[in-house]
Amino acid sequence: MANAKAARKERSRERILTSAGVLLREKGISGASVAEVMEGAGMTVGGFYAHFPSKRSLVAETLRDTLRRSRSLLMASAEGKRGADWVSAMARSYLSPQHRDNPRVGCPLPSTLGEVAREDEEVRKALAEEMGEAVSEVASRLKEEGVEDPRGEALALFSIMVGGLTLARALKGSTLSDQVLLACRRHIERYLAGSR
Amino acid sequence: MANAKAARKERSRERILTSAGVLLREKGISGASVAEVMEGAGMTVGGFYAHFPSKRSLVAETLRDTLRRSRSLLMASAEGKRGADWVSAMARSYLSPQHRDNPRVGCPLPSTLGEVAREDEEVRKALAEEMGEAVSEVASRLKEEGVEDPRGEALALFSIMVGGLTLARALKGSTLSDQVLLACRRHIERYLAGSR
DNA sequence: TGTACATCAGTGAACGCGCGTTCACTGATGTAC
DNA sequence: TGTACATCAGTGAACGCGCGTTCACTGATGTAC
Repeated sequence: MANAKAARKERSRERILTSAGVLLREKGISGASVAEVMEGAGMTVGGFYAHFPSKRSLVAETLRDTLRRSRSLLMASAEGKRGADWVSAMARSYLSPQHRDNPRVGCPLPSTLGEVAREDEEVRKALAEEMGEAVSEVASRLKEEGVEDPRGEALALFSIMVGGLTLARALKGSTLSDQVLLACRRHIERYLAGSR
Repeated sequence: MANAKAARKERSRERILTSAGVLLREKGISGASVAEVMEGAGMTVGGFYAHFPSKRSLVAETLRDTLRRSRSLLMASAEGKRGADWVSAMARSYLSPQHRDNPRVGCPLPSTLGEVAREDEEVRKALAEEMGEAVSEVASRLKEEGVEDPRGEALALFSIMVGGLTLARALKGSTLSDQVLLACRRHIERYLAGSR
């Protein structure tokens, strides 16, 4: 088969992306080195450049990949619900202590967003596009509730979610950490109750 | 005078903190190197360790210093106002395009919060303490409005502000950037209107 | 089917570079008599 | 008041280290006849 070699390569590429996804969320962009990513994928450094032209390119693709995956996990957590109930379940899941305590399987933004602002267009474009998708998803549920400017409110909700989780992680060890998560969940709950 | 030497040293220390404050907000924790900080203070690398035992210690102190300074600038922007008006003016100032476009003179959190979560106790303690102060400041204004759980709501407001500004910076170049700022300002406005 | 050659994913050592930190030193300031 | 000595902020070169990237090579897979 002419495909065996290509399929093998494709599997290697996926192992690299998976490893990068974990390290990016655990250590941020500057903390996830190419060598460690490759080690996590069961390979040595040099092989990296058969798959990606540069670290920057890996970061862009990994950001895209982890955003998509964590988005669909988040959607799954609100499955079966509609309108405000859906939004509420989704936000509760995002702002949970489990999400705070397990960065490696969650949303990549709390770990990387500050650094993304300093990255070049390739990386920032990946964020903007995936963010657009997520906003549409939430806005459509807010529209069901007859919210005015659903896209705007979706953006505000993402800001609370990302800001709250990032703060909660940075405040781990302080009593403020749990309080931030709870406060953000309640704030969203009250907002949704008011829009019904 | 026995003080001349000590006063000179104190002035050097302040130049280091000022330089570190700019670089930390511009390039994040890992991007602000000791050598560049010292260059910005008009000195050479080696002299650093007469003022701070380690970079980690500089980061903790700089975070504390910039949080205090940007907090008092933020308070100044709402001077003369009371209750919800004060909170509204403060949030509008934080979520302004000017603040988004001038990281070096603003709040250090959008640039560093993701990294702070990975720093040791010294740094995280500085954040927790200064955060506690800021929360009290905002909570007292919300209390004037008869808001229930003013500290919780203050934490939620900070989450929106930090999350929104960090997103807006990472999305610079996309139409979403301005939209995030506007959406967060409106969300807070509506929230405050509802609490009156 | 078997053999000779081509391809290319992945290895592992090396590249130049910037990092945080150390250290022998200098020279202005301060102290003791 | 003047002189000899002590202090110590700041210099600048060097340390070991990890970074992203390059490159000559290897060996399994695929192609041609």
